[in-house]
Amino acid sequence: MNMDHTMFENLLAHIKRYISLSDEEEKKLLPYLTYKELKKKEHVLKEGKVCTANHFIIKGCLRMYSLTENGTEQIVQFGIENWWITDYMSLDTQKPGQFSIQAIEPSAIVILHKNTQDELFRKIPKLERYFRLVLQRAYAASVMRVKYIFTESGEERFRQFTNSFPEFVQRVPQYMLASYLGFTPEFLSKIRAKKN
Amino acid sequence: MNMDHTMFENLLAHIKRYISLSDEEEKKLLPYLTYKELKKKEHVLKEGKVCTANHFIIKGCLRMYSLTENGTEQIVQFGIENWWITDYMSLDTQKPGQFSIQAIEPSAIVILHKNTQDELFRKIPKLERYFRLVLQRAYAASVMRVKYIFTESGEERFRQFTNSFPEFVQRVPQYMLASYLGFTPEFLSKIRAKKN
DNA sequence: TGCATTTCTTGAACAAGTTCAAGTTTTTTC
DNA sequence: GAAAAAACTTGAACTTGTTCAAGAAATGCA
Repeated sequence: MNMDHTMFENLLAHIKRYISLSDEEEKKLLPYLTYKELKKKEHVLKEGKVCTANHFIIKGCLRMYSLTENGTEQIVQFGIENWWITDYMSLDTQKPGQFSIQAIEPSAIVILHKNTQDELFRKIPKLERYFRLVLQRAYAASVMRVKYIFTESGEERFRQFTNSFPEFVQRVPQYMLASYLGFTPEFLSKIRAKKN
Repeated sequence: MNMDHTMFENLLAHIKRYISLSDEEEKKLLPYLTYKELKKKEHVLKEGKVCTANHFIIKGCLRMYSLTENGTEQIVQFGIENWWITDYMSLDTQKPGQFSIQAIEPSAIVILHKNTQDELFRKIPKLERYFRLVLQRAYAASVMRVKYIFTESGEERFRQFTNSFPEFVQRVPQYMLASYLGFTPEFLSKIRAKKN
């Protein structure tokens, strides 16, 4: 059993920012994790399927999106390195979901399968705490997001997003950024043309 | 020590929907809970203050809102019986927050203070799991909400909300409902006038 | 019960953002 | 390296929702 676990280092480091993890616990955890590399555009989850796992991004960038009635794609979430991305509605209900999760660039993820998650959490109860804290932050950010959507113009939100997450603006196609911010690519072009 | 704990029954029942709780654990939990009745319009939290607790609604209806630059109120969340309502951004960062939490009608809540929460969770680790599951659902619903905000018209969102939560529509002033749905009371009046 | 306050409604003028269409630029593919 | 595909830009016409203002209706309070 000579296994290289360097691919899990980022996840372990992330976990240790929230909880302490002994060597023993680390050893127990690793067999529950699966490493997977993704090609650009490869789907981790397709709309209409049941989401069966949590995904931690080791490298690259993913998006969670759904198809709208008029045939466009609505992106609700991006994920980059050291972030989790999961359709929690489908994961929770174990019903077919409304979202797809796709790699925007060549990526690598660590997968934690739902069907073994409870067993793992019984062995390492502290992970319940880790995920509680992660979800608490995600939820808090999501509520802030709703506030900004309602109270600030598209342009203001674009400017703020650019200031807060400059790495995204380089890395993600503009039309995807527009989708994530809730407006059309044409409008984003107009906003950007105003920059002078 | 002859204390009546019937005011906590709803919370205990809610917890037991997610985790099992022994009599022993119940006894350990109760001293960490505070019951509080609220007058209509009474604030639990004011914008600019640090949120120091989680709030479980036993009776009544609360709203979480912030003041906008132009002096209006933006409601991001309602809470009714058996729901938690908390400014998780401020609770997490322990910094002054952007939200106020206020009772819309005479209400009653159970308070779980942050400064004793970790001690409680060490005594009853299962509560980490309870809160993880609660937050997971809240976050999943919030992501769905963002999707609907972006992909459906204000009118569509109003009609869906009315169908999903008819009790709210009776109970909450129309202008608050409009705020929560992200449009003006004038527009809501126009939508409703179309109902024939 | 009467007055004050709050909530709801209405209509016209306005604006942020969309739709449609097409041209330009960049990236990808072979 | 050329062609195809994808992404970006632009402008005009359009639409969903806002602002402003004021009146009507409902609720709260003494």
